[in-house]
Amino acid sequence: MQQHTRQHGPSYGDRPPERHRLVRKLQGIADVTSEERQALLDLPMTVRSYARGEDLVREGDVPNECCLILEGFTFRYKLLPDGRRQIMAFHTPGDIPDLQSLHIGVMDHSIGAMMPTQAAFIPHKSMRDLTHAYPGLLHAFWRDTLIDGAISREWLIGVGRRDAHERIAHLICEMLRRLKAVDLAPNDTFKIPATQADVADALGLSNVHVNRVLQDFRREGLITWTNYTVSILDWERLQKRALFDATYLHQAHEAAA
Amino acid sequence: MQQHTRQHGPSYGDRPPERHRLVRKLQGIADVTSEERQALLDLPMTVRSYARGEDLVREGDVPNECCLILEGFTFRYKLLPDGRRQIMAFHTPGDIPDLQSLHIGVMDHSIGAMMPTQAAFIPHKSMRDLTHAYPGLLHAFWRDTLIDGAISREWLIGVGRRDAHERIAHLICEMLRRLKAVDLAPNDTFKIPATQADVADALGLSNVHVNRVLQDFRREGLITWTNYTVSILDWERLQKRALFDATYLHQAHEAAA
DNA sequence: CGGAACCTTGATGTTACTCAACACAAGTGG
DNA sequence: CCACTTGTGTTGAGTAACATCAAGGTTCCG
Repeated sequence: MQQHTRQHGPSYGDRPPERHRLVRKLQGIADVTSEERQALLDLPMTVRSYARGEDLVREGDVPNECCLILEGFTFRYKLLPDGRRQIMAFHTPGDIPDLQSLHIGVMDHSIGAMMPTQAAFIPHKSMRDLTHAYPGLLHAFWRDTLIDGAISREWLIGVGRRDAHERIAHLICEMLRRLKAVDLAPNDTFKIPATQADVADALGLSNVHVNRVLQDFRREGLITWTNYTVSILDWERLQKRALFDATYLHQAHEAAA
Repeated sequence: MQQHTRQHGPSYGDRPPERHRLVRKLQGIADVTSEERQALLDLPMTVRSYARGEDLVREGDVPNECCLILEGFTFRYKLLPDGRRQIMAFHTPGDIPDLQSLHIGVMDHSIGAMMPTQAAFIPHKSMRDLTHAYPGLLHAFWRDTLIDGAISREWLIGVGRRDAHERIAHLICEMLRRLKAVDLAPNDTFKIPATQADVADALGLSNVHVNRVLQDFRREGLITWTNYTVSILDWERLQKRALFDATYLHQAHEAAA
């Protein structure tokens, strides 16, 4: 590795530029007028930082604000009483992982930081005012939660009916497409702060088996995956291996490789 | 029509009484005023019938209407290229399984009838007019899709991290609670038109294994399941076996046994 | 009566899990 | 600076929970 780890996150002024990611993301799934764009940028937000392993929101909470990911990565997860963990989604900058809390009071799962993460918390009231003033944004947000649901259904197919190789290949395909859509995957390479154990808990596998499958993929020249950095070496074969079809991502503009 | 909100005045005219299930269901998840109630009942609908195995909506379709289940059962499913099938949701009378098509053009999965089913098709335009006139209903519908998402996430945990016994017990618990909420499970007994192969495809198992687990449950005196009829004999132990916690269903009123 | 759809049972096979050990890097406190 | 710890990746051996394959049984229905 070269000069990668900027230990100390850059400190932004009182309006972090990452706020634009929300606009960028919504533009990816709906039309956003310049008025709406400005209203989004003017939302009152409280920025907080989290270390890896900390929870932004916890199962059982009844939040009165939504969190917008500015920098970092989070995952949606749930624990069984005996500690088994299922990760149900990864979220990237621009996402609002608990948007649903606007309508569903009590959280039925937790949201944790996968790496040092900055999140902007927006009061529910502000969100309601915003969507009241701009119904177009309300539909954009609804659409966003629907796509989130479509992704979790696709994960359901994976865990239910794909074998380990297909599952892992599929996850890599999905992350590439999603990160490309927010310009975070130049050269078919992206960072993903997931350990092999995280991947295992996302795909319903054991960490040991994830390790072995990744070695297969490396041997086959499909990908590299070291230091939390994934590079796709053979997109065509990887897609085939995954039985990947990006329709479910409902991306407005094509980000195909 | 001033007095129409009286519970016992069944003056639906020539409208099918099943239409009320939609009201019943929405009342279960949000407050519905009597005006909104009437507007729901006045929605233009085209009723169509389907035999078991027929699709109401198919992957790739771009629908311009939503389907409301009046009578019967449907499931949401998707096929892999080689025929493997994953069922992602069961839907009961009162559900609008493709409500999302209002915002997401192309269907990324199919909806099939599990038994002879009557569905009422409502033009998207009528739905948009309705939610425009009654924003409260818009939020009720959004909430409905969010709960649908919560259920599919719970299925994801099941398939990812529960073993076969837990999965099957959990499905039974969920169906009981959901059907009780629409008064379709008197005496902890309900009909579910799923074959063992259907259950297998919903839970990521083989039909043979489903059969064996069901036999275990029968031997243990937890349930009976014959002729598409399920009876819960020991709710307490079944819940324990399933690690069941109904929070994710977000039911407004408790329907606990 | 014959067939179709579904359920049941047994035998066999395999995917992926568990357990356990070790390697390696980075961070931490002495 | 080192010894120690902690987190992560890697490898091997043994095993369990499933799947698959195949056959027979039941029920229902035209």
